[in-house]
Amino acid sequence: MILTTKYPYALAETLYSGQAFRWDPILNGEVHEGILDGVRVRLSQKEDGIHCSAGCEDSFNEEFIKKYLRIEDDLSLIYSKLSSDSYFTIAKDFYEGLHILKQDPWECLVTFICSANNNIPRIKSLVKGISECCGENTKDQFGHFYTFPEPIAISEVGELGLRQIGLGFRAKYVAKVADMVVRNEIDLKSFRFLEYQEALTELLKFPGVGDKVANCVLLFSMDKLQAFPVDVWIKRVLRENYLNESDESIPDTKLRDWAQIRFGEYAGYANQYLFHQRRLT
DNA sequence: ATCGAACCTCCAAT
DNA sequence: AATTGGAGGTTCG
Repeated sequence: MILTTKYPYALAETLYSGQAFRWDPILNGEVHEGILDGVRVRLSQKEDGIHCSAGCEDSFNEEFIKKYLRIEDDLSLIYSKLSSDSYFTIAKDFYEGLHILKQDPWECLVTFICSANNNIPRIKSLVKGISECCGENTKDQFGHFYTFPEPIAISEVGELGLRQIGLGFRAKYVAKVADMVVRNEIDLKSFRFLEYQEALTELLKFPGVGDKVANCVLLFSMDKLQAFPVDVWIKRVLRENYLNESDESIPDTKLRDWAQIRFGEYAGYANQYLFHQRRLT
């Protein structure tokens, strides 16, 4: 199956820009393999579009992958709305076609709780560990792989099990969050339908979820393109390009407010480009 | 309200 | 070879 794109799509940049952590290059890096909705998917970018194949063809759905890749986001509109910002424009020229992904909220939530005080290789290894420990061992035409576990499976493994995997102090957060979802104390699936501020408030009720992680989940899995995660890299960007050197001590939430006013409804896209640009230089 | 320290673990840099 | 510091943050005092 070949996906044609109306706008430029920087596939590798998008998959490895630190928003998703279960993609790996295979076959000399020409092909990217990941697991979506319990199905192993292989993607590669060619002249005529993005080639997709699945380990299990009958459970494979073109619409699903288009949604995941947000292939229909109107990049010209987004770029034009952000074009007055010269730093964004520089980043855009470097990474034209970089997209935000639309991931599964549950997986995204767990992943970004794991991201706290961690680097990317470690986040990847933790997500892999969680999948191998609690996920379903599944077989397809390419061989065996593990799905990302449902809340109940993580809940059963518990804090101690998660510590064994190496989650450290994050183990109790992930275990508690899994419990809360299993007990239906919080209906994560419904957050997508809430307004940004309301969904943010709800996400902050989870232990291990602060403003940064919540904004990542909102941006990368709940269609809230105005979400603006403030992490160390974005702080560097803001400090170096927009603020006075002296304003070291502005709280993260204030920085977020400021950025959301400046960049508007597509602040999250601005965030991703600025983040990517700063991280790779 | 606001601010610093502590937190698990793994590595890379002394 | 052992020790320290830091990594896409959050919580607790």
